[in-house]
Amino acid sequence: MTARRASESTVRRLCGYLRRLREPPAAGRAYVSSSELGAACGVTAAQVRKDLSLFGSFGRRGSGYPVEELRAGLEAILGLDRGWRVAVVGAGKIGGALLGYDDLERRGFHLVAAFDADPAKIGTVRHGVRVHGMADLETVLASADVELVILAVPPPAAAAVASRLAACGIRGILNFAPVRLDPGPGPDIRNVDVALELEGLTYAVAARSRRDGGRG
Amino acid sequence: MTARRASESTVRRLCGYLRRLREPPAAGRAYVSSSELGAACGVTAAQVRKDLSLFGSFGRRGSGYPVEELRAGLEAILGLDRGWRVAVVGAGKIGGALLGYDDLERRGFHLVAAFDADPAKIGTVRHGVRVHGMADLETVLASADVELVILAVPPPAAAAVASRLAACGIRGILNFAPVRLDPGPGPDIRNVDVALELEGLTYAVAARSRRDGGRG
DNA sequence: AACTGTGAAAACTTTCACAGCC
DNA sequence: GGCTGTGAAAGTTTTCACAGTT
Repeated sequence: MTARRASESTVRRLCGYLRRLREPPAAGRAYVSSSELGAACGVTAAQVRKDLSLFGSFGRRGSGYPVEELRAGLEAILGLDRGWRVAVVGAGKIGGALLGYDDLERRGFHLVAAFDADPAKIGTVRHGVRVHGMADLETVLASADVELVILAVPPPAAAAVASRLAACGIRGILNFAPVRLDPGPGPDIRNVDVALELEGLTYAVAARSRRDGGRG
Repeated sequence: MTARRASESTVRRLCGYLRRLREPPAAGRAYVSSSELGAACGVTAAQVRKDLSLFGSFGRRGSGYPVEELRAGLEAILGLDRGWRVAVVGAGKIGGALLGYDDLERRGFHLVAAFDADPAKIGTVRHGVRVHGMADLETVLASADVELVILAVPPPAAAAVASRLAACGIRGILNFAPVRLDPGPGPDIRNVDVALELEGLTYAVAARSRRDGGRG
């Protein structure tokens, strides 16, 4: 595999292409063109070709990209040719909701353990996943062979938990706490901040109102 | 206000600056420098100055940016100098969790109504918010003066609900369904896809393993 | 004829470096 | 001396346009 480094936006788009290839109407067809795939993802055909060409030549001139082959190629590039074992740390509102969120399982992310500081939750089972105490974090993560963690603890606790996760070799953290984490060179980190996304919307709405004059 | 158009990444950073200005240690101090603010947000000082200069001159040469003034300026730019009335459509796992998620209220987003298709949920009250049936969507949104919607319905229903929201004048939609929405020129749309974020992590992890040779 | 792969051009974003001000 | 505001430079991403392949 010709693995060059792809920018974050390229990776996002690759994930989008893969999703379209996995479901109808692309799935089941033999070939798909860059313009079809682009239209389905809201991206130009040239962008699709450039993105894919970063990793090699997947297409056939004249016919397009063979769907199955491209799907398999993207899965290998993105590391999605296998399942991933995931733990949820912090089984409150958001963490608890994700435990029962089918879409994760469907897309290859197996939730195998949960953790919470609240004694009332420890030992309970939520959607088939056992909730452990924070004291058992390192041992359970190791014995369950967890690679990725969804971090959904309260903001003040996030940094400390993140460094414990870094110390025990977790490869990636998806952080829902609205704080900036930086536990060094170990795990990759991505942040999801719902309020921040809403703020992006309010900017757009406010800017539009200003443009339209007064209150649109 | 000198309202030029800012790119999406600029807006994200502006939201980050504002968050730092609202909480200690910046809050309470008289001035903050671009390098301090940048360090707190993981951004260079030059980037901070460029971002802010897009909207005017907030700083004082020699001393930095007056915290209160800059905070007020950013709030006006981002449309965060007032509260926003938000509804949650789809009170399942994710939608239900967001109803009880304090961070939204704390950052000025007032959850004033919820909607669900499940008759068992209609009429119930979750975290102080009444759940309405989908039939009442337009009337309740209008009477509750809702401007933004968090859309958390199952993927097959998302597109249809989004066009109803567009038709009744909703200004912004935060979509949690893993599908691409395009309800035309009405509302601004942003997407949050938890599995997609995890996929971004698996790419980074897989790429690192490849670089390190075999399995890191 | 249809469509990819890719250099070159254009557009955009970030960093640099320094004049200007407090 | 310290720090902003900003043009110019460097770097990055996207689009264009077309040669090359089936």
